[in-house]
Amino acid sequence: MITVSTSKIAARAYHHGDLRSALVAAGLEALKTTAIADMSLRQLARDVGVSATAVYRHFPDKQALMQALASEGINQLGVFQKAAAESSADQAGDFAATGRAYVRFALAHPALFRLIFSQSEPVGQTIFGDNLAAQMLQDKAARVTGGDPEETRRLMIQAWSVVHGLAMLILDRQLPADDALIDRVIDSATLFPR
Amino acid sequence: MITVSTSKIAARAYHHGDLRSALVAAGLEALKTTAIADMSLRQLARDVGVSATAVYRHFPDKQALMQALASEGINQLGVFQKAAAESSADQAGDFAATGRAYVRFALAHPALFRLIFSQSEPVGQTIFGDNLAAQMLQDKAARVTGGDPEETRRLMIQAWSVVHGLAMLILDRQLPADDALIDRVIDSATLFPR
DNA sequence: GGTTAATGTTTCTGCTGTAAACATACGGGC
DNA sequence: GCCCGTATGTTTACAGCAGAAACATTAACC
Repeated sequence: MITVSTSKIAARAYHHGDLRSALVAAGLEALKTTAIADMSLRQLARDVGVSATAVYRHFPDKQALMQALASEGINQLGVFQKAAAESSADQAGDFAATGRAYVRFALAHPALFRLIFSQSEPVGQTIFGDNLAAQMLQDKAARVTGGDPEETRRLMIQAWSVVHGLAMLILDRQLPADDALIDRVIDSATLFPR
Repeated sequence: MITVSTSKIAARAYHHGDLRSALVAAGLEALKTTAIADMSLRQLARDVGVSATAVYRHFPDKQALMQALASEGINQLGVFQKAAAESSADQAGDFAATGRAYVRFALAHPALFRLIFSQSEPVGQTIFGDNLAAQMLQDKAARVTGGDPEETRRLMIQAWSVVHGLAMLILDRQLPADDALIDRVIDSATLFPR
């Protein structure tokens, strides 16, 4: 059998081409159906068609790979929240809209959402850091409080706590995944005044 | 060498006596220094001085053992909250006190707290169920709203979400473990009116 | 006193993350 | 156009894990 191959195809046989990206893509895909605890480095390598230890050329360990997935997850969350805020009818209600988006994202991508918050070895940087989701929170809260920094910070933390707690309790099946319930809790005027 | 032994002592050598309780005790102890993901059935068996598979005489699988630990954790949480409410100065402020107790318990027993909420295969029963912590929430909320069931339910869920979100965000190092911060967020009159 | 059920132990399988040694292929300098 | 260093793979190996199966020991009851 003649298996001629251009150097490029031959390269693909041994050198993957862009293994790092492929692993991240495979990881995000796997997170759609797999809980964090069941995520396997070896399985991801199999999915991509590469040996298990090849992963270590691109990530120092499994944790680093998961961190990369979490980072991608934060981006997606921020983009989703921004879209929700921009398509909000009245400008006054877009703070609540970002909150609803937060919970909906969590429910739509449970494992990815959990991963974001189970990775944070770096203290208090992940969300309060330089990502879009954090900016959304900061901006909306500041507009509500009129800019008072102390009050803005309190509102940020309280609003974040409500949507995060609500999301986690629903994900952990302590509360039903009821859209009306979510809206009622988030829209309550005491927290998101307009 | 003469190793005389009463039948009772000899029994202890093979039959542990109360392995189930010992495993639960060892598990609670281990959770003080070990993350959930690092909890090992084999290690617990070693701690107790028994073979790994002996565990399966008392629990169908590892998950069942963890469930038993979680159940014990819920009890402890309820007791802790009740004590906090009872030692609250004014009766009006004891709703906030149970909220503070919730967060403090989470910070004091991180792994146990997480375990409580990572076990819930049974949908929505763990906290809304027949435990003390759930009763505390129900009772305090009802008193605040004057009994209106719809409004009580909304307040329960909102209050629970705030303290749960706050606890989780601090545990996940997204927020600093700052007592003043916790008090400020929980005492905010919009959520826990008096 | 002998049978039976409860509660242990040993042994085994297949999975995991990851370290070490080796193989292949790409890219730049002669 | 060859050659060699470096990036990126593979193979092999190891220790630890959950759990299944077969066997051992003890307690309890007739």
